Parts: sequence; C-alpha cells; structure tokens
Amino acid sequence: MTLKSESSAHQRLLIAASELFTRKGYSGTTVREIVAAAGVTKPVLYYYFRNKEGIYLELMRETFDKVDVLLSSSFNENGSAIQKLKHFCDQAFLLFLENIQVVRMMYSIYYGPHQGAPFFDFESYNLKIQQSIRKLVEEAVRRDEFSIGNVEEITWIILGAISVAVEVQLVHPERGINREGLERILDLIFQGLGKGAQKWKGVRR
Amino acid sequence: MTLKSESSAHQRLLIAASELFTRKGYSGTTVREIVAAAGVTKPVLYYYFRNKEGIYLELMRETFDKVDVLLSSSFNENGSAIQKLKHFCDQAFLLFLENIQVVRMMYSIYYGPHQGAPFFDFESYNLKIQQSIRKLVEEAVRRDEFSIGNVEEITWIILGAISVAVEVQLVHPERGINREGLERILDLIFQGLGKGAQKWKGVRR
DNA sequence: GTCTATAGCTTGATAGAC
DNA sequence: GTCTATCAAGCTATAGAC
Repeated sequence: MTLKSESSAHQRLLIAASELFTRKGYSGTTVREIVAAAGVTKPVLYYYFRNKEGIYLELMRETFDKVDVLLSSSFNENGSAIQKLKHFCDQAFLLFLENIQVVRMMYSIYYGPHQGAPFFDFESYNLKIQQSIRKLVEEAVRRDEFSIGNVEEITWIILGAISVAVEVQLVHPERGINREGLERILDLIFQGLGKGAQKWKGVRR
Repeated sequence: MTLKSESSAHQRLLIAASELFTRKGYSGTTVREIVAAAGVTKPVLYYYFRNKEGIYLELMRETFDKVDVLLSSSFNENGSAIQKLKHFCDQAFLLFLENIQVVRMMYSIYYGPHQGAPFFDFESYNLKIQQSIRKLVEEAVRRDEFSIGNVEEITWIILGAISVAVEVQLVHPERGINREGLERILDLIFQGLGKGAQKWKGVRR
C-alpha cells in the first residue's frame, strides 16, 4: 500500500472539512477552502460526495454512529444503579472529549440557527442519552439509592452537570472540567440525593 | 412623534437582522435579506451601521447590556442566601426567556464555530453570571445553609440546572422547562445540599 | 436620509479533456 | 479519478442622484 492510498483524497477531504466546518461553521466554510486544505481540486469533492451538504452529512453520521455503540455497550455493567450512572456519564463525557470538534459543530446547529445546513437528526441522539440516564435513575429510585426527588428532576440535574462540563470544555479546553471534575460533581449530587451517607466512599473527611 | 419615527428604518433593520441572524446564522444571512425584510434599500443599512458586522455587534450589545442591569439590580435583595440564589437564577432565566432569539445566536457563536462573525465578548457576561452565583453560594456556605459540598462544585451544579433549562427551551420552546420547573429542580438541589442531608464530618468549606 | 445602479469579487457547481 | 477552465448566481460595498 502506498502512502497515498492510505491517506486517500476521500479521507483527506473528510479531515479537512471537519477542521474547517468546526472552525468556521457550515455556511462560513467554502468548498474552495475544503479542497485547498485537502490538496485536491473541486471536482474531486463533487465526485466522492454529492456536494457540500454530502460531505457535512457524512461527517455527522460518522461521529454520531459512535453514540449508538456507547449506548449498546453501556448496559452490560453491574453494580449499584448509581455506579452504573457514574460509569455511563463518564463514558458519555469521554466520547464527547474524543469528538469535541464535531460536538462544537452540533452545538452550533442544534441549539443555534441552522445556517442553511442540511437536516441531521441530532435530536434523536440527544434523546437516547437522556432516556438512558432516566432509566438508570428509575432503577436507582426503585432500589432506594435515592431518598429524595423524583425521576424527572434528578435526570435534569445529572444532565445539567454533564452540560456544564461539556460547555466549559468547549470554551476553555485547557482549564475545563475534566473527567475527575465531573465525577466529583456527580458524587456531590448523588450524596445529596442519597440516604446512607456511610455507604459513600471517595469523600475525604 | 409619528409612527414612522417610532418604527424607523434604523429600528426595522435591527428587528429584521435579529430575526434573520437567529434563524440562519451570521454567515448564513445576507445583507440583501436584511434590507428586504426591513423594507429599505442597502445603502440605508450601510448608513446607520457601518456594515454587516456593525449591525450584528449593535444587536449583541443591546441585548447583553441587560445582563449588567440584572446584575446590579439583583444584589439588593434580602432573605437567606438560598432565597437570593433562587431569585437570581429565576431573574437570569427570565432574562433568557425574553431574549431567547439572541441567546440562540450567542450559543451558536460562543460554543460553536465563529462563522466569521466579529468578536463579541460573550465570555465576560458568562463569567459575571457565574461569579454572581459563586458569591451567593459562598454566602450560603458561610451562613451554614449548605452542609455538604464545596463552593466550586455547588456553583457548577446550579449553573448546570440553568444550562439544561435553557437548552431544553432552545430546542423545545413549547414543552421546555419553565420558570416553575427550574425552581423545582433548584429546590431539589438545595434540599440535597442543605441541613436535611446527611452530614459528612467536616466536609464543608 | 434615502434611492438606483453597478462595480468587483466569491460562491457552489459542472463540462469535457485525459 | 483527477485535472483545467468556466459558468451563472450570489455576495458586500459604494458612487452619485435627489
């Protein structure tokens, strides 16, 4: 295999597009910039991907497929419901850290204006994660691991913790809340909601 | 004052630009669209605002000035620190609801790619709100209104609650978390952290 | 202050040779 | 699969009349 076939025009285009879309936004990025960064000419892009929308959709699909892998692999855990919750949140946050560029793109289009970008169903992935957490919260409530609050509100609080961790990372990657920081925040939440404080470890006296 | 002077070309341009920027993004919106929506011609925009960047910056400045008003008016409250915290969060969330369009724009540019939009210091407003909450948390800890957790982590949990409330509103304005919903979530957080919770020996700062 | 008209450039996309 | 050459349509911005 030559170096060229390993780093094919197809691959180089995806990498270049990812970098540019996440730095300048969908409508802020031009096809010319993408092909220049990939070191190819325009017709090459139109050959592999149908058009600008095509390369964007390919990028999103590639990344968000990983969410499905996370979800299907994350339910064979054992331990308390709270331990499962902590593990799930950690894995989700890790997945975010590994794909922070595309998540930035997602944030801008899902929460912000559409920018003329083609429709991509971020919603369903957001919902999948939300419902996974909710199920684990339900389990924790059933097992009496939480003594106050209802499922709805507890789920929001946990999602909120993940949310701030993600957003601080997006803005200050160097001083953001890292995995340990998020774990400490979740521990505090669970400690407040839980009953048997003695059961808890990891809080230094 | 005539109706025309009240709904001047200047005003109509700002309204049109706000609507378009928040629907199509900064780089996704053209000057042609703005002036067409405002019912004026292009040179009118270039007369009142220097250019496309000018009208964008004017819009942001106009909205975020309100944050300063919120901050300066929100510290003359009395009551427990927790009551002040609840009031501040409610006022901040209300301000968001009243300016949801511009916040959508802010989200897309602050957390997402810059889209070629001119620099606006969202950061400092974000920080101001964060530090206001932190100060109130410090006060609550000093007054023994919280029995577990440290200032840092408690602040993140509160900001997280506001974060999810904002984000659910951005995506599902019709079924989002409303002011009462946010209040319930905050109540649960405070209940967990408060006196009712099982205390840790000496874990308090 | 507001208009018409247009300059001068960049955009996404393609035709046709190899 | 990849190139050169080119297109129509779009863009921001301004000049100059009123």
